[in-house]
Amino acid sequence: MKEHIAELIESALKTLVENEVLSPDVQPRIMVENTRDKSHGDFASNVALTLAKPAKRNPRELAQMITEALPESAQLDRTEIAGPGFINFFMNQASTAAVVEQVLTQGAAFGLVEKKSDEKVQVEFVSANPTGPLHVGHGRGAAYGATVSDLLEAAGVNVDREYYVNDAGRQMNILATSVWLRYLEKCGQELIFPCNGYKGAYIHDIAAELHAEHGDKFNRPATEVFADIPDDEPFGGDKEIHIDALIDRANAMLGEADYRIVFDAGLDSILTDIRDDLGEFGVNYQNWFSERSLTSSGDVDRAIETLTEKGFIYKDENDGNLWFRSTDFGDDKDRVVKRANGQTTYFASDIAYHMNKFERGYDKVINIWGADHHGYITRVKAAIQALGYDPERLVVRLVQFAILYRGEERLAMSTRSGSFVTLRELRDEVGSDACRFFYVTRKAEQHMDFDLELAKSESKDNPVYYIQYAHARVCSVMRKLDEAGWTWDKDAGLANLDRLETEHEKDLITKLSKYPDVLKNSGLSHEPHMLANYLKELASDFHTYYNAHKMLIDDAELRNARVTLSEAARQVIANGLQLLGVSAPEHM
RNA sequence: GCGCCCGUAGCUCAACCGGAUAGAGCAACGGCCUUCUAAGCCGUAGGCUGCAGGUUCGAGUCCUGCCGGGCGUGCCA
Repeated sequence: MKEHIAELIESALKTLVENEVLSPDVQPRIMVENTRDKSHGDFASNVALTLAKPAKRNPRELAQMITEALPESAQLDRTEIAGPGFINFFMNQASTAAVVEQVLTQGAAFGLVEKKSDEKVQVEFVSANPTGPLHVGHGRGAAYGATVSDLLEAAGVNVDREYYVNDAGRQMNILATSVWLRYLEKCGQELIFPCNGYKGAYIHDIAAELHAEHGDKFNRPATEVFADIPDDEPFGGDKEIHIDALIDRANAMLGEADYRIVFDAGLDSILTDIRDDLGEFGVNYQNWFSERSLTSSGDVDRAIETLTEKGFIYKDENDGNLWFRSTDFGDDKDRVVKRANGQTTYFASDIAYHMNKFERGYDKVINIWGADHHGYITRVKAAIQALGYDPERLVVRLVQFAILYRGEERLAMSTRSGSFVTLRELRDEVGSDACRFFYVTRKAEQHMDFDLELAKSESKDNPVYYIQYAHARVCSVMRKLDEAGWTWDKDAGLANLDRLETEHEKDLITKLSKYPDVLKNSGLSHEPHMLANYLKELASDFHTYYNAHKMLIDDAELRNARVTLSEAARQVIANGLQLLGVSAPEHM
């Protein structure tokens, strides 16, 4: 519809150019906007304001000339000039009402872009270290990433969702060692658990499973395990040195193969848990990409070689490290990619990972990161550019943390201490639907306070129920219709849409007509909260309408028209909720 | 110190590419169930958009400088 009006204006401007009112070299960007106030019509354009200066005319006068030059349109009722020179467009009722038929004909597909683009986009999100269950901070990234992916798909883009599994590195070794120590306890050993180890209850569970499966196979005397290990922090030592020594000891005493078994027991168990957790949250992936595979496939070495060939890698003779010259691309300092001892850094893996993404043929790669990663953007983009790819093809969206409160008390979240609130606990408390919705109601870059007490005590007031209730109400009307011995005659309803003359009905229809536009903007700008807010407004319009007018009335024409409109509203609510990963119940 | 994000009603947040009188929900107050689900509706009240300048027909939105908050500034992952 906006396009239609833009065409009308364009044609009018052409006429003005022919009449030499406007100079042909003025190339205006024609903007058609939704009006905020319905007294301003359905759509408005500010062309006259923007053209006033180059045309050397006063805006209202110009607006007058433009409206006079507008071609006839079957869909327009009238235009008005208002304020400083806005042109307001009023649609006629028949053309707005046509959206109702469109909704019912297209059903679940209403609002979706029918033509698939050739563009291939990858969205990578969550990617939390598999060292423990997901906590509430990850939940926001999960809900946001999943919804952005679904919205892009709705906009006709081919989307792959990916989870980057950090299954290499020191943290994973700390996890493996933590599992082993708990396992030793299961074997009856007594030991003092390192303060830097993972202390969550899930480590005990993994250790118990390991023991159930392998018996005492990995058992070693605790005295030998801790022999000559430097003191832990509570005993005056350094906790990092202490845990590293224990990792080395675990490797040495178990041998590579058995250490791997313990390591994988932890990794597999946690990864399975994360996968299940996300699955129950309605978040699914096409790929789970292993960091370790980048090393075994040689991609890490190949990435470093490529950068070396291009001259962006140098060796510091003092420390013996290989450095990537990221300062050439605006970074604050150069970054180490390979240590003197031959170990590659996490950053090296990340370079290889992004190289790998582009080699897989993605036109655009969207990374959804926690806000704590923002310092990382520059160096990753630097690496992409150095590899010869356009850094614009990487889009990073930062998601601010959800800060958890229990009443006034701010909850600390630490995976290591095991005192965090998990996503699963949160879902159990407030439900997946409410979580999914709540997480995307705010802009991603906006800080979010999540008060558990409030979420629990006022769960009935959660906006998600408000929207679901509107959906359930329509379903209820349909049931009552049936009980009253009537049937819904859709064709009669569509034929009598002109009977819907009240303001409430017109407002509702207008709201429905905005849905495709909202969907498109929401998806392309990666801002799902726009859709969430729209659904709240749509539900509100419906509730208002429902309370003001009875649908199940004797007048068959009006009854069918109203039920038809309600069905269209239900359909759009269902479509929107579907995209947000929220259910649309028929009963509440 | 430097970099990024944020600052809007008592609280939590909106405001589409700079548009017209800055909007919702919660909390507060007052109404509406004999009637399709009251998890709802209607109404009242609540604002110097952190402060000060600038850009222009027009600024919550863009620019500069302050103030306040968050995060980052590892050869960690």
